[in-house]
Amino acid sequence: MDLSDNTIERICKIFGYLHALEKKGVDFVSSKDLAKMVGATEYTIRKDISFLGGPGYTRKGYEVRSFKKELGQRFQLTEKRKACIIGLGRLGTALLDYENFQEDGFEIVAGFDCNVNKIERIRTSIDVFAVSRLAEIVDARNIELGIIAVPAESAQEIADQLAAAGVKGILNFSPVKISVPEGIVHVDMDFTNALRFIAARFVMMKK
Amino acid sequence: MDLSDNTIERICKIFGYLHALEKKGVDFVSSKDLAKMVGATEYTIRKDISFLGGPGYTRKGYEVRSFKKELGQRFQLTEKRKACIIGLGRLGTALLDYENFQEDGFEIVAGFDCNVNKIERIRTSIDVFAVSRLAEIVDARNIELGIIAVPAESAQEIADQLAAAGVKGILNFSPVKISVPEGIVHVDMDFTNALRFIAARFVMMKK
DNA sequence: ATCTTCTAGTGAATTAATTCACAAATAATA
DNA sequence: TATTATTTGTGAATTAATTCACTAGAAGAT
Repeated sequence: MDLSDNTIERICKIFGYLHALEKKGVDFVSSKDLAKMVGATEYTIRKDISFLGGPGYTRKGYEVRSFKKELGQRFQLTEKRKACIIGLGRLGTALLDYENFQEDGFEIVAGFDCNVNKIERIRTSIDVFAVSRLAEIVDARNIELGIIAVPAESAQEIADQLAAAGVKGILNFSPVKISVPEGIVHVDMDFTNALRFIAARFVMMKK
Repeated sequence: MDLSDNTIERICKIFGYLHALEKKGVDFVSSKDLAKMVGATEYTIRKDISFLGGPGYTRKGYEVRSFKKELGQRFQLTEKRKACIIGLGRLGTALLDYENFQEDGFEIVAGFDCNVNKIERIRTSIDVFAVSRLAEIVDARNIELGIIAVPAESAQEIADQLAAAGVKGILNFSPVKISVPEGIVHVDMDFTNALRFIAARFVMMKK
């Protein structure tokens, strides 16, 4: 069965909520509650879950712990995945220490920047390197994910280097769309575009 | 005519590309080119544009300058929109100085944090205030957009305050989904979830 | 013990989104 | 000038996604 991107995204969100609910000590959650948290209808949530053959209990909902465990196994979200950040400007260094990555399933194991002087000044517990060593370190440390935080003009070049180095996924924070070879998953997170979307959306609402 | 969120999002991306193309001095762009840049098919792009009644030229495509201008007017993306950032930790301060916001249509006119000592230490050209002054400043400066960069536990509270203060849109960088009153547009940007999506997506691909 | 209420699961219906197919127009070419 | 190639615009067809409508089962209430 082939899940759509929308379904995968919702399931990832669900996983996040299950994680939070587990910490709060909640035992069961209904499709209605999940729907509210994910921003979808209960029908859609149940359909999504049905693709996975998830076990729900009549009049109780889904058991938080076992459901989370199952999702984790299915999508391999339990084992920590290693990531690196390229570009150690304001945003890049903020991401280096972004606790939420560590908190759930991801580990930043290296940072890169092309400015060698900058590398020596950065104060962080994470190892930082010159970009020239990207391929070497990605290989040595089994890094699966690359997070791009360089300026627009070098984003594509870094994406190419990451692809060549063998990462499986790229999260791109630069404000240009990057293209990657088939087989590598990537997501563009364009802040400015998000603001534009919000602005356009509320202009549309008035009409 | 009611545009779907997908259409609005693609159009916002198109606007961004038109902006870049204009700066490069390109005169015309085809639906095929736009499709590649946006990550959609040329059919979808033309359909999107057809909702706007955009004027395309046979065998040339769309005229970059006039098309951008029209989109800008339609969605009011030309006038600078004022935004503020709440939460001046690593991410928040990085966003304060994120040039790309200023670069195209958005202006960060205030920062807020609840830690008053921190406020005094921050070095930036943008005015920073205690969160207690949020409503006052939003009103005084005509701020339309709020960017949430506080930790998960206070995100909803800040969202409520922003809504009460009268912002029209919220961009939420905290890793929880916030809920806002009807009539306010909001987008959640959850970094961890983006990484999860990438991870889940490439697990799915193998099958 | 029985009834009511709630919730999952799912095939069918509906709605939405995308893609196709092709006419019309026009630049480029021969 | 005639021909060819390219590109928009759009109704129709297709495909995808969501919602509905209903069954079954179990918890809780009476």
